[in-house]
Order: sequence, then structure tokens, then C-alpha cells
Amino acid sequence: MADVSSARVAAYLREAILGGDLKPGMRIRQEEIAAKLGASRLPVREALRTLEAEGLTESEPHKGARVPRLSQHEVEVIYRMRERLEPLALLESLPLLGATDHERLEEVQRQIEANDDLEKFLDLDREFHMLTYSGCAIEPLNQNVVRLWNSTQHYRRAYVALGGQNRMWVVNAEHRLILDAVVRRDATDAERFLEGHIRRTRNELAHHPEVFE
Amino acid sequence: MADVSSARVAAYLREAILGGDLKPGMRIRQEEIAAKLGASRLPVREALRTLEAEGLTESEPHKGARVPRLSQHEVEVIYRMRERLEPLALLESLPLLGATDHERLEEVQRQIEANDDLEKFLDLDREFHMLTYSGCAIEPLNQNVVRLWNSTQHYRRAYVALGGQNRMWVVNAEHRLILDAVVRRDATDAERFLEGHIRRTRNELAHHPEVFE
DNA sequence: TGGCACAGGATTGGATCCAAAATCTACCCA
DNA sequence: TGGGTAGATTTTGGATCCAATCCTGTGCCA
Repeated sequence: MADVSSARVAAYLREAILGGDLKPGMRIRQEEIAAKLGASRLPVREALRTLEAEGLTESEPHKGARVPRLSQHEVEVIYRMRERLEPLALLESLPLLGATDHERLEEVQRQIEANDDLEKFLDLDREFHMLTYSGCAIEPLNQNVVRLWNSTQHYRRAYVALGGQNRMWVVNAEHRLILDAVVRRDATDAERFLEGHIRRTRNELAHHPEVFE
Repeated sequence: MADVSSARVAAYLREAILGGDLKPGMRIRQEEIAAKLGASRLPVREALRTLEAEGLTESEPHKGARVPRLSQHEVEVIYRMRERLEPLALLESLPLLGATDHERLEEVQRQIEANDDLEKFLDLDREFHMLTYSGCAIEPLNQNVVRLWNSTQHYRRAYVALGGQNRMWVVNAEHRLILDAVVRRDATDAERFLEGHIRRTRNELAHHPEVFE
């Protein structure tokens, strides 16, 4: 599913949702998307099914698709899932990362530290973490990690936009610890620092209920 | 998506894959399924997309869908994911389970102990665990747990068929410990026993490479 | 004025038809 | 006899059309 039309539609919708153009609660009309992409409704329907299973949309029969709205508690549990799953992905990935990956990580982290654009930060942060997992070849695990990131993307954006940037130095310090552990191939440290990184984020989110409207 | 045709098709295929009629590596032809269910190919296509995202099928453009074949290492990592995620689901569920649920659990466990049919054991075992998670209202977590169970169903069956029934008393002892912790509402114990239960199964699987052909 | 019922439009679900790609088969040639 | 290639068949991907359901707005009546 690469050159295929339904894949293009799925990619477009994914981008739109993760990019914040389609916000939680918004309805997605098949015809509208089809017209915008110059395709028929069929690929749109298939794409929506795919996204539904990725947790990016939800749909009821004859009622159509929407971007799901998550409660604060749901987001909190998703973060707890991340705390448990991502260290496992890192554990699988770490031994397979080479010098080139380490340099790329270093480069991305430098970009994060030099950056001051919020939207760009979200992309770079995601790239940093995904790079650390890029050695993991277990597809179900990779898919899960991506799904969890996707489903909280909107709330992460809201949090950062709400003033999370004051705490950016904490993020950078934690990234540095993770990066160092990865380069040293210290799985125990890497797991611990990563878990702490996610847990801290969860705690900060818990103290900002305004992110959830 | 309840009365809808594509949901019926998805349910049928799910059953066929979990029931072992469609084995890993087997190809799924849209026309064939459509004819068998008296529907057109369209609902089948949508169903396949859904199942694909559930990890029950995989597909390449113009090549069609297959039941994925997992390596021993992949199954092992999926079990590690279960070790981390299912205790979380139990944690969320436990406080919300009532006396009725406890009785139902007790009843299912009695059936497992009285049962000697392998196929039936798989169903009952699944029902037992799913019941313990049934209080958890976090959809992404529930979906994940189901997906992980689904994707290893075939290998679980192969293991049980290969003589796992000698160790049935261990399963029952562990289920009893979990059940007791659930009734006592002891989250710490429940998490610990459940995690141990899954880890032991993973270890036993690791010593039976013949399950993976 | 407020609520309910009905009708019309809008939107999704399903079937059939056509196009494109992949697989299979048979044949040719070394 | 074995391998490769070209064509035929199968199978999947996409578009259009029709049916079923849902939503909305209007009007009627208490």
C-alpha cells in the first residue's frame, strides 16, 4: 500500500489530524476529502477504516467518521501505556543502532536545543524518539508506539502551546541522558531515563487540565 | 458498525483466523470470502483494512491479504508487551468490578478446571482474562490487549495442542491467585500474579521452538 | 410559544462495472 | 531437462450508480 490511492488519502488525513487541522470532535465527510484529493469516495472509505484502527478516527454506522475526543483520564492512561511500551521498544532497538544513528540523534537533539518554534519542536521531538526506536524490527510494537503517539498528538500540542516551553530545559536534559545511555549501549539506564521522561510529562499534563478544554 | 455488512465480514474473518481455519501464511481472496458470505467485494475490502490494523492480516498493494506469520522472537516480544500492558488494564479494571463480575469469574475458572477439551480451553482462558479487564473503560488500552491476544492466538493453540495440558495445574493455580487478588481488590498482588502468569507462559513458549514450525 | 411530526436533502453503505497489476501457464530455446 | 519469457487468467484497485439511513428545517397543533 504505497503508490495506491487509498494510502495517499490515509497519509493526507493522518497529516491533517496530527497537524491539528482536524481537531478532536470534528466530523470528516467522505465526499469532501475525495473532492479535495481528486479521488472517488472509495479510497477515502478504506483510508478511514485504516485510520480508525490506528486510533486516529472513530465512526458509527451511517453516521460517519470523527476525530475522537479523549478525556483527561484517557490521555493519562495512554501515557502510562507509553511508559511501559516505549522502554521495551528502546530495549529492542538499542543494540541494533550504529554510529550513524548516534550521529543523527545527536544532530536532531542539537536542532531541538537551537529551535524556538513550537510546531517545529513537536516534529523534532517525535523524530528524536522515533530514531531511538528505529532499530526495533518488531512491527506490532512499532505500530503500537506510533499509535500511542498519534492519539495524544493534539493534546501534546495544546500543552506545548500553553507554555510548556518554559520547561524546555528539562526536556533537553532528559534527552541528553537518554542519548548518552543509547550511545553507551546501557539498556538499563536508557530504559530508566526514558520511563522517567514520559512519566514526568504525564505528571505535568495532569496539572494542566485546561489542555483538555 | 454493528448491523453493517462490512462488520459481519470482519467478524467472520476474525473468527476464521482466531479459530485456526485461516493459518499464518495463508492468502485471503476477496472474491472467495464475498461469495461465501453473499456480499460484494466492497465490504470484504473494508473488513480486510480493519483486520489489517488489528494485526490479524497484512497486505501489499495488488498482492492481496495474508495471515501474518510471526517469528519466535516476534511472539516473544509480543508476550513482553502483554506482560507490561495487561497488568495496567487490570489495574484500571479492578476497582470497577463488582460482585456479579467476581461470581462470573469464579464460574469460568470452575469451567476451566472441569474442562478437558483443548479448543474449549482457549476460549475459556480468553474469557477469564477478558473478564478481569472488563472494568477498564479505556478503549485504546482494551483494543491493544485484544490485538496482542489475537496476534498470538495461533501459536497459543499450537502450544496447547503440543502437550501444554500437562502443565494445566500451573495455569489453574495462577488463575486462582489472580482471581483471589481481584476479589480482595488487591491491585499490587493482582498485577504481580498476572505479570508472572504471562512471563511463565513466555518462558515455556521459548522452550518449545517446534511451535513456530 | 414550545414541542412534535413529517418531508426533503445530505451523507453513508453496498453493488456492479472497468482498469491495472500480479500470478500462473505454456511454450520456446539453450 | 531446465530456465526464462510472453501471453492469458486471476485478482486487486478505483469509479460510478443506487439504496438505506440520518440529519435538518419547516410547519402544524396543543
